[in-house]
Formats: sequence, C-alpha cells, structure tokens
Amino acid sequence: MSELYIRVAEDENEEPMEIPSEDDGTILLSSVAAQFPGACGLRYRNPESQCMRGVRLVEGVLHAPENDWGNLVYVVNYPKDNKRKMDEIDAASAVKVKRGFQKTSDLIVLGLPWKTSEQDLKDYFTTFGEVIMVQVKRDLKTGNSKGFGFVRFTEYETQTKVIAQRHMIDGRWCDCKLPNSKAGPDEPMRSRKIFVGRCTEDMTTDELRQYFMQYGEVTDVFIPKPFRAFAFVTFADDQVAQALCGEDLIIKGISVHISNAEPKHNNIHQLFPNFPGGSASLAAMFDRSQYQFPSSHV
DNA sequence: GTTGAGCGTT
Repeated sequence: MSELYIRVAEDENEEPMEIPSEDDGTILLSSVAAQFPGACGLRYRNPESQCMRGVRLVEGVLHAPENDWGNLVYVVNYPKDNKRKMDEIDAASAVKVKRGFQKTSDLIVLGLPWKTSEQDLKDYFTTFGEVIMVQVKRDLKTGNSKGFGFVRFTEYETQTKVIAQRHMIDGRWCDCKLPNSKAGPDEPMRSRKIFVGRCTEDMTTDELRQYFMQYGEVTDVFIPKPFRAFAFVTFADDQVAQALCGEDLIIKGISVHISNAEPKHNNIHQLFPNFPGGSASLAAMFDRSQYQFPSSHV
C-alpha cells in the first residue's frame, strides 16, 4: 500500500476526488459510494495495455491491482452503464427486468358508482398525474354504466401509486388493478425491498450494504433483532430488487437466498401453524413487528 | 326504473 488516499473520478477527464483506504490497503465500495452514490465498482486504464481494467471487488471490498493503487486515477462504475453485469445474474432475471420495463398499461377501475362519467374519472385521476385515456363501460342499449372502467397514465410512477391505494370516487371505494390480475392495493406493487434468507449472525448491516451495492444503490438494510437468520435490503430501483429475486448469492462464504419481501400482513399462522402458546400470542408478537416474509415461505 | 363481483361492442 502506497498512500492513504486514492484518486477517483466519474470519468477519465473529470476532476478526481480522493477516497480514503482502509488500514489493510483495501478500499470499501461504501467509501466510494459515499462520494459517488450508486457506484458499484472501479476501473482504471492499464498503463501498459492502454485498456480499461476492472478493480477486484469481493463482498464490498475493493482490492488494489497487484497490491498497489499506484498513482492512477480510478473511474467509477455504475450498474446502469453495465448491461453485462445484469446478463451475468441470469437469463431469467434479465427477462424479469425487461418485462418490468417502465411502460404503462391500462388499469381496470372496479366499483364505480353508476352515475360516474368519464369526465368525472378524468378529473379524479388527473390529481395523481397526466392521464392518457379513461373509459366507463356501459350497456350499449341503455347507456347505463356497468360500474367499471379503464384508465391509463403517462407515467409509470403514477400507475404504481394509483394501484397501491384505494380510491373514493363519487362516494364509493374503488380499486384499480392490472386487468386480469388479483394484485390490488394490498398486494405486490413491485417491491424495492428483498428478503435475504439464510443469513448468519455475524453478518452486519454494513457488510450487507457493501455487498449489495454492487447491484445498485442501496437505500436501507434491516436486520431483525434478536437474530432470526434473515434480513431486508431495499434498493433505490425496484428493477434491481426484482432482478435479484430467486438468486442464491454467496456472502462471507454463506449461500443466502433472495426472494421478494411481501407486505407484512401475510398470514403468519400459515408460517408457524403449531406455534407453542397458541396462535394468539404469535399474532400479537408479529402484528407489532415490522417484519415481512417472502411468499415462498407462506 | 332494479345491481355491486368482475375484466374491455365499435
């Protein structure tokens, strides 16, 4: 190890910033990400070959090439600049990412009052975001509303928000769903949070944060206390979280399993049907908690 | 002229 700080920049021609190394000469990815949010690694131009080279990254720790950071300027890697990274996760995940593309679709609006018009619908939903179209389905002969309709938004974020809640329209509670799906206000808006199963007790929040940073920006890490062999990691981008679901990852030599973090009101009694002391105490214990479980455990 | 879980005439 040659010096206490190494120089890191967003781009080869940008002004570098000095990042502190650890005592053992390594650099924590979290140190880089503190200055460059969302960073997932480093690269540098090899003086001999003039090619860009990646810096070795093991579980959130960056290792100096040939044990010497030298006097080079290192360049930050970001997940979105690197499609190859996503492809490596696996083919199924890549499909998920593509399918989860931020394109809006029609939403069915269930439970409309008979009197609600398309103009009423448009006026209501415009308060959430720009509306592309609204429909109220009617009996062709009578012109009476069938009590449901459709809406489409410009922004995917608006769609997500609208699906996630119930709607009071002209005095009735209505639900907006993706057509032909059961997903409603309760259920799975695609989560930015993943469930990390098979954790060991020596895994810290910092270590988990450093590890998962390589996939995308991490906004939260939660480890239930006392130890319960799982954790939750939240990403800034739901697509990153979804892409990891189903994966087995190696953290500190341990194979952990990634699945979707489900909303916390999933029936806990299905998880532990024979809990000692009866289901009431179990329910009380969990209803007060923040814990969430993946559907694969239910 | 009624109704209240569902799934879209053109």
